[in-house]
Amino acid sequence: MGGLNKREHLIATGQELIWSKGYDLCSIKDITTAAGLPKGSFYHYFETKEKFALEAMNAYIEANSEVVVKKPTGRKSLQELIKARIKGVLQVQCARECYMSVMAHAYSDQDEVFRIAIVEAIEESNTALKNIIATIEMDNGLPDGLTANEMIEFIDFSWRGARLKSRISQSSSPLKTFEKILFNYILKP
Amino acid sequence: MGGLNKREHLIATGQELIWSKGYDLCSIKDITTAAGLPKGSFYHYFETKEKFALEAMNAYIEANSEVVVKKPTGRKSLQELIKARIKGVLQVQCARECYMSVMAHAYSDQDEVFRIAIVEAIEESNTALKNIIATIEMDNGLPDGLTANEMIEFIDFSWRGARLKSRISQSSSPLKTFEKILFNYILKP
DNA sequence: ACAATATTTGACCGATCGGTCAAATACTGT
DNA sequence: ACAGTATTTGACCGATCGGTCAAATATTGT
Repeated sequence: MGGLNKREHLIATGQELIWSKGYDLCSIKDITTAAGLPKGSFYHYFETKEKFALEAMNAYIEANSEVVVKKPTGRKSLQELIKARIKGVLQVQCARECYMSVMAHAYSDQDEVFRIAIVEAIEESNTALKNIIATIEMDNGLPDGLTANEMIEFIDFSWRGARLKSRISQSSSPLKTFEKILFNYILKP
Repeated sequence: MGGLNKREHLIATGQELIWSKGYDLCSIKDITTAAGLPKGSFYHYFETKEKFALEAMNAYIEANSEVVVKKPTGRKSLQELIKARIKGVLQVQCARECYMSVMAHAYSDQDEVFRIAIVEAIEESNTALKNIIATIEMDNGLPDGLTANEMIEFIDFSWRGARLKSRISQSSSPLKTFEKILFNYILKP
């Protein structure tokens, strides 16, 4: 196993571990042990835990970016996106939140590098959503007086909140309610 | 200063500290130092950090329960409630999330006592909101086909998500968008 | 006054944290 | 074969964590 492979392996392992346990509760030892490597190796490939976590976050976004292959109506596309998201959460028994929410809670104060990296990652992770909303806007499918940016912002934070509530209550109910309200009461039919 | 005062003082100090720094990044030493007491005192009044945190959370809810004094239309009441919430967040420069969101992120796995305590605290913290939604429902102010429970659930997780986004992006924009969409596009006018 | 009880305190405990580093090992060019 | 470089490794570092505890002090009942 070459050096690059070990690096990537650490990223993949750490990504998963930080996502499931949280940044603070996930130690370097946790990551290297899970990766089957000695602790010392970690610091050969990465300078600090923080830099590692930010790199892992960006790698996560790249690997999990939502793609919309087909081109039905924008509205239909959004419905598929949300359905796919809910399905993904159900597959892990609602036991996780958005990756960026996890990272956001690791940020406590001061560290602007960390904070801005998360904000930019959130933007990046909304790429597919942005494209879909743009087509809905062109179809005049947005509610009157509501901008595309507001719609995107709303779906973003509302979905994150739904996942948080879903995790702590161990229930998919918030996700379903989110879907129902978005498509039946906010977006034009 | 008698024993009860010290206990209450530790609760008040720890409450504030856990809220601002997060459960994991807030140590017993942090709390006792901020309270002007030696570390040993903490364990005279509380068994464990976890039990302390749950007690502090419940004390927080009691102290910060929203009251709706006047009795205008239910809708007006809700608008006042949300406006007051937003005002509160602006007063701390969007630097904090909901107390229960902070606690929810301290829960990582397994510990059902911790988890259930948080879920119950969320329910408890929604008391004022529940009462208001009930009056709106009586006024036929809820959207057709949407139950009061769904409305409450939605406002709960959506507001939490808005605060999370507001904190990490250091902007009140999500709060405003939440307010706009709730009152202009979901609730009947 | 004296004993019994409750409270106060900081040194101390083992565990764990992020991070360092020198020595060992593997790889490369010549 | 040999030198030089890159990689690998786990013992080790100081700091900090939640929690313990015995001794000191304050309070109370009689």
